[in-house]
Amino acid sequence: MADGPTINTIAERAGVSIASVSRVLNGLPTRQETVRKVMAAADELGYVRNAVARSLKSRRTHQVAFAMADVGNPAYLAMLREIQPVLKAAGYRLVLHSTDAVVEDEIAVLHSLGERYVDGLIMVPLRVTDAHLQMLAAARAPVVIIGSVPEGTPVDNVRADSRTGVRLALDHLHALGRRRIALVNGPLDTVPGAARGAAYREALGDLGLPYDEDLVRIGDFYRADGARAVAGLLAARPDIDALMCANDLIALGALDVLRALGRRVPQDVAVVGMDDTDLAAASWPSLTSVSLGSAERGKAAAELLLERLQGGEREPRLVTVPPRLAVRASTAGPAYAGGKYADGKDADGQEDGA
Amino acid sequence: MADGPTINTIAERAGVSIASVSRVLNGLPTRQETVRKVMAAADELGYVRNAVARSLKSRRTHQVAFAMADVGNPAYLAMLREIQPVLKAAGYRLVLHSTDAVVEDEIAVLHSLGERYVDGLIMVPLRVTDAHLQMLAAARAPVVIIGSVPEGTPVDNVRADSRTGVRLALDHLHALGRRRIALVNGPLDTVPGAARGAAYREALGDLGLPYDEDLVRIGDFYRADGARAVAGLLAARPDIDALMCANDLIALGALDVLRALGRRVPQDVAVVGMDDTDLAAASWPSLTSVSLGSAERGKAAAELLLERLQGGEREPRLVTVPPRLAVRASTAGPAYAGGKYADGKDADGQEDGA
DNA sequence: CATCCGTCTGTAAACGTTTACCGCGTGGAG
DNA sequence: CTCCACGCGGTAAACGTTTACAGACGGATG
Repeated sequence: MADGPTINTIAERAGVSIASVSRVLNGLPTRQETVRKVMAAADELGYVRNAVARSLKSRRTHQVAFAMADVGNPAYLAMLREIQPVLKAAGYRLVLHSTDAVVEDEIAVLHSLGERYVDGLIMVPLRVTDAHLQMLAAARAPVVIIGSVPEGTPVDNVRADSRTGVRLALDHLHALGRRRIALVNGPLDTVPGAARGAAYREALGDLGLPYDEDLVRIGDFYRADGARAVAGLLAARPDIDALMCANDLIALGALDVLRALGRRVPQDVAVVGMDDTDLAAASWPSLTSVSLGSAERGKAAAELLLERLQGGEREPRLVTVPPRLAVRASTAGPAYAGGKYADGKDADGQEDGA
Repeated sequence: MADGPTINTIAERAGVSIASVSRVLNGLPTRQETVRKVMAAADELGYVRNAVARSLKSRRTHQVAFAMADVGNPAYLAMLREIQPVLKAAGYRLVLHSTDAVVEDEIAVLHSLGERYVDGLIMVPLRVTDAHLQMLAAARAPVVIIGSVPEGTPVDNVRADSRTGVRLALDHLHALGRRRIALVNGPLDTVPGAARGAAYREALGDLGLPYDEDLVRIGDFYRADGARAVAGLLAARPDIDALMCANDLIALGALDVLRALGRRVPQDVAVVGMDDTDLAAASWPSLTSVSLGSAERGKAAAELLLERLQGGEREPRLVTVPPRLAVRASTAGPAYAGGKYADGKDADGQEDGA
């Protein structure tokens, strides 16, 4: 790992100046003979351009950061999956930041923009605090926020619309003839929990159905919580005929309990999840789920950022991604709707010892 | 976004030289008075150190790259989940490369090490070609390969052991009294496919069971392929009492078909998957699966790389991660074994518009 | 009072590029 | 034959740090 060749080494060997070497390597107009000599020297030496020096001079790193709470979370993953190819195609590298759901870490990421190791940032904040807004206003590089940001904040913004999402689900259930639709929600002090609770109430109203507090249960956003909540719900109100769950894990918990109690899905109780993760298609019965368009939001965010990186100044933009209902067996019968991992490789795909 | 302050700005304002500023910022011994002045100036100016310039001089970027075929693949994701925190704790940023299963892209990543935008690389190659070995021998930064690399290659190496994994599964099935155990494999020209096929045959031998070609089916590594293969298998050999599937998706396909045919799982047919992805716990019945330790491999790789980055030269090391059998309902009865996403947040967890 | 030592700080070079500027040589026009 | 224009290529500065080196200063020591 001795020191590699630099343009100086090449210049010496080719008998030209470093300026010429640089020009040749950058494809600037140069005499054929010089080009030949430089190229030959570069090849022989196995020269590779030093990206750091280049970045220092050009003030561009060709790197973009993506910051979210948790790499393991399917929703973020779906975004990442779309963001990555868009950036790659444009010649940008992706730097991943996982903030582990710590707000200070988010602020730290925003702060680190000043270090100029990236040209831009896509961030999915947990919550947008005053500290966020302050840092965003002073940001030293373009930022795209996936989530909601107050009007006037000088960043591009990509939003989901869970209100419409909940409405899609309830309309669907209503159309199937369900009238006693319960909500299994997550904590109300989270942004998604609050939004979904409100949307549920509103959509019921629009459908002419009464809002009944007994039909709403709050737990955490996990499978066991869903199971617990639904068990309680069914004990109290055995007559419910549909469950709207605030995410897919809760819905899986619901399926567990329904199965244990011998309630048929969807005949006796229809179940709808939310987020449309891979788990929804994998479960049995496969789970009808509201997609909030994580993938689309990721893609939109990446495109907005690129635009700003390449195009320069423009007004901050707001993009809202519409939700979509993925109808599967848990509401609409027993048909298997197909997998989702289908992208051409072993779900393992690594080399393998021994 | 005007040009931010540099150490020159600070030096001027504090009335000292840039050398002093640098020393203060790096915590080198300095007179209290100077420290005070510099700190004050830095604070007032909102100074943030330029990471690029720093890297150029120090020849360290504090970035590490992780390259694999596909961000969406659960196995790679499991690695990423472990790699990220290890690097973060050590002060390294993570640059993500997805090669989309194109070998040329892998070579390109190896080549780009010469650009020195990262201090090291963790790579999961699809296949190790001569080109790989050549680039690895000439690599300008430490590399850890997850997969198998010929002895003598000057890189650290982390391996799975699917042979033992298959054996664990077959032992388990055998102990449960199963004797007609079929294999639903992926293509034999893939590394995992070949390894698993051979391991199956060997393990059968050791158990004193005959190897029967009729009991082996080859398809692709997806759910639909699994379903197709198992349908054929059951038509030809209705007497089989266990299915060893080469990954979880295939196993899900198997479950689909068994359910459709009215075969009970596990009473009539026991099913084992491989990779132990989140889908295994989510399916119904939950799926017994062989974990090849993706998470552990990721962690080990990250630790090996850090060691080399911080410690310096040493002999290349080989770490083999033992497989583990996650026993669930598809072989051992109907109990629900609990979810896997349990890490404290909504499986969605984003802000939300409207 | 001269000397020495130690602490602190400033000057300048270096990391590897890109690029503004200038000078040289050639060829064509007058 | 002279002059000019123009195409190339070289010199040097710049990007923002870190750091080797040496100088300045103050206090202690002989």
